[in-house]
Amino acid sequence: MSSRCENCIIRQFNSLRAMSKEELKKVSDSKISKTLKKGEAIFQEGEKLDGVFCVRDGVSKLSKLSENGKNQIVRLASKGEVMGQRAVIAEESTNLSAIAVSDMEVCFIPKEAISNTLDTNPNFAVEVLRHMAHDLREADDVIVNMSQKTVKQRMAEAFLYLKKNYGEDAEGFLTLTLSREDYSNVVGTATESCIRIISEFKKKGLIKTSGKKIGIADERKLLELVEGF
Amino acid sequence: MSSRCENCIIRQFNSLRAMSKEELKKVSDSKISKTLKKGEAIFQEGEKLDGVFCVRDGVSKLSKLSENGKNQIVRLASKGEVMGQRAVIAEESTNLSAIAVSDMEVCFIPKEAISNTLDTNPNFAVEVLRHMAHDLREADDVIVNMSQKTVKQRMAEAFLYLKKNYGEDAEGFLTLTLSREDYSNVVGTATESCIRIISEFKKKGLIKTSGKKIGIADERKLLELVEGF
DNA sequence: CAATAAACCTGACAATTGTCATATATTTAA
DNA sequence: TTAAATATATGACAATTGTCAGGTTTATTG
Repeated sequence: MSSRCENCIIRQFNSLRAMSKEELKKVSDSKISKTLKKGEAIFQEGEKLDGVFCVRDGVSKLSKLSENGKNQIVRLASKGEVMGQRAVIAEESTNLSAIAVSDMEVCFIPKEAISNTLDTNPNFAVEVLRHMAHDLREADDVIVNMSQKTVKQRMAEAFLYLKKNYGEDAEGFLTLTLSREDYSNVVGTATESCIRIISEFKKKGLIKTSGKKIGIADERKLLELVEGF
Repeated sequence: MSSRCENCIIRQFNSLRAMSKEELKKVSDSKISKTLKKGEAIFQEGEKLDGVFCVRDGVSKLSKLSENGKNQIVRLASKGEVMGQRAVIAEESTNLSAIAVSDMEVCFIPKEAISNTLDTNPNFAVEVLRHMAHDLREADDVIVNMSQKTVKQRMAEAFLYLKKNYGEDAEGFLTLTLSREDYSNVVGTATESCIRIISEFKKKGLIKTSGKKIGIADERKLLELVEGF
């Protein structure tokens, strides 16, 4: 029980901020903090979740396996985001797997603490609703991107997205390092195609690489590529 | 003001059923019924919506235009479904356009009637949340399909989906008739590719056509195709 | 540190899908 | 009813993307 939710800064970023002090206390008393190493699973597609996971640190990929054995990363979750909400609210088993792409710290919050508050505190419910509405919009955008943009455009978009959301280090490399396979699972392509495009972008001076690390070298041109020039 | 919401059967299918009698009365007093002809727009991408639209009859496509001029149909909405919820809740302009694909009857419900209830009736909020959670799951599934299935598989899936959700007429043709272009916008492909696949499916005895109408001839084989055989 | 495993990379080729051109059928409206 | 507009259809070809096969590099572990 590392710390109290009441004092957790992370809370500012998610719907927990709409909870009353008493509600928050309950959450705090029932939560379980967990540490995960890169590669470890938080939950697997098809599992019934007894609660949600609040990300305190690190990044997780939310992905889905398809019949043919391919994996699609549907979104990434980081600091402040709550995973498993959808399944808990819909009272279904989860449709996605959550796997750490960097070392992580998460808090498990039993569903009772959530659903009781949902039923009694409209502010909280509305706040959760807003977040879900946001996720839905993003999902719609992904659908459109998937069907209408080329693999190259989606790769370019992925790099820009990672820079925008996770930033870059002192040498200009993306803070969040994904494997080539993860990239291919984000943009929905074969790993070889993904690698080829990385090589091409590098050759054209759009990005730079250093081992697994990737940095954005020419943001302007990447943007133009996404827009279709 | 054709009829009272209290007596509307449609309500059973959506979150309005969680409203109290008084709340429902308010909705009923402020709602506006509209009739739309096939092809007419209910709202356009980017508009600010002053309320939501409850579908009483007919079907609407919710789609998004991309920079290159292509249109992606993200989902279809029919009897009982509420359109525009996401935008009203997130207090954003809508990310999708809604266009009638058959003659329609819809009720416009001003957002005040909705948001007041959201803020005070947790049951209603939770009910809306459940619906949104459902939509989000479906959106996730579409993302995976888009990135991992071939155009043929997605076409096959579209036919099965239409049969399952809208049924077929006495001669075995799908009740909901979409243009070839609509089909191509659903599966995310070029209209020509879509037409070619329809021809191929027909030749192979998977479907039958009569003008614009399409009927499922061999459901088993279509299913196998979707699963990847 | 060497051995092994895993990740990354590239070439060659095949399959899928998109584009353009053009023809035919169907619907709509004058 | 006929003319115009729109939707459907097909061929030829190009571009994109996937697959398989083989490398090299990088990371992991005994």
